Amino acid sequence: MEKYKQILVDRGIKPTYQRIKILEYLDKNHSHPTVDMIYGALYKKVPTLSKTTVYNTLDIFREYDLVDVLTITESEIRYEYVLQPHHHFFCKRCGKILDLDVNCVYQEAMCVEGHKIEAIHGYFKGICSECLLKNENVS
Amino acid sequence: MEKYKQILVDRGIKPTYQRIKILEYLDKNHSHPTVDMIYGALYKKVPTLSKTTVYNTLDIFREYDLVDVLTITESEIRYEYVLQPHHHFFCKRCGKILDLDVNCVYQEAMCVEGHKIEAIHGYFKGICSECLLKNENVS
DNA sequence: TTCTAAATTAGAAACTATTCCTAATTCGGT
DNA sequence: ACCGAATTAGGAATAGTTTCTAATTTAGAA
Repeated sequence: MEKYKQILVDRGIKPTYQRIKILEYLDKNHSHPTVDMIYGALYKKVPTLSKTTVYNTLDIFREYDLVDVLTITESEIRYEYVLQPHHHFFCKRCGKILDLDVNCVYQEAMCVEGHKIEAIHGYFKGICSECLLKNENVS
Repeated sequence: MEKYKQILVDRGIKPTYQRIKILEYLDKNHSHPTVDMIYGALYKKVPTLSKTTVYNTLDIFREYDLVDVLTITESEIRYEYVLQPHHHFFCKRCGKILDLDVNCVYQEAMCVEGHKIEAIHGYFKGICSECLLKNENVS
């Protein structure tokens, strides 16, 4: 609790209860949650919480580079607490999003083909190792 | 017209007028259009066209690997006629999506960290060269 | 060419993620 | 404790997409 409050204060973000709880959730759950997942997990503990607040909070976290936004799936936006730059794997079977310890040649580059790079997203899609194992048992 | 009809027939897709027109549009416009862009461009020439048909058609084209889906922007899906594998650049200023002649070390790989790869998406975001030039004149 | 069954299309309605709006609440400094 | 400013909650609005159903079109058989 204090840890997350401190992180917010250090960045100059007012440490409201809702923001602290959302930040804590993101730090403890590396599942690249959607707004619904965050809301669903927290509204029991923070009964007055509204989805608007989750949206507002994530917008602020984005602005202050506390979270990254993933557009790896087609229907909703996913969020993750900013760590080292890394790529992602989306499993078409179970829907999980996994962090990959893979990085891009351009990670440190300032530009590609004359365009100024501000962010890089590497999305791999397919079947995750866990689902591949399950598949073996079936077929 | 005949060219696109042939492409559809070759793949085993019934070459309806709407499908031919949508395929032609995708081939001639490498702007990674949204459904709205496709609909907006075609409904003048194909007055009875409905958005549902655009959605249906793109779903079929996807199924038959005629188009790729891009989730590079946050609010809508974009489509492109399948060409060589390549990465994309999204300009935060003008909103354009550009093809990059950049490819990934994993492009030919079957898997990463035990996960089976079926598709790779490389999205770069920042300011495109054209906008950078405009900026120079301003500041 | 005509007929028929199956596939496709159009348009409206439904759905869902996100944004917008406004009043009530909370926050931090005084 | 008080006050102005920031934040929050919740409902309404919006936009992209999907679903539903009837009408139309298609391709193949007669």
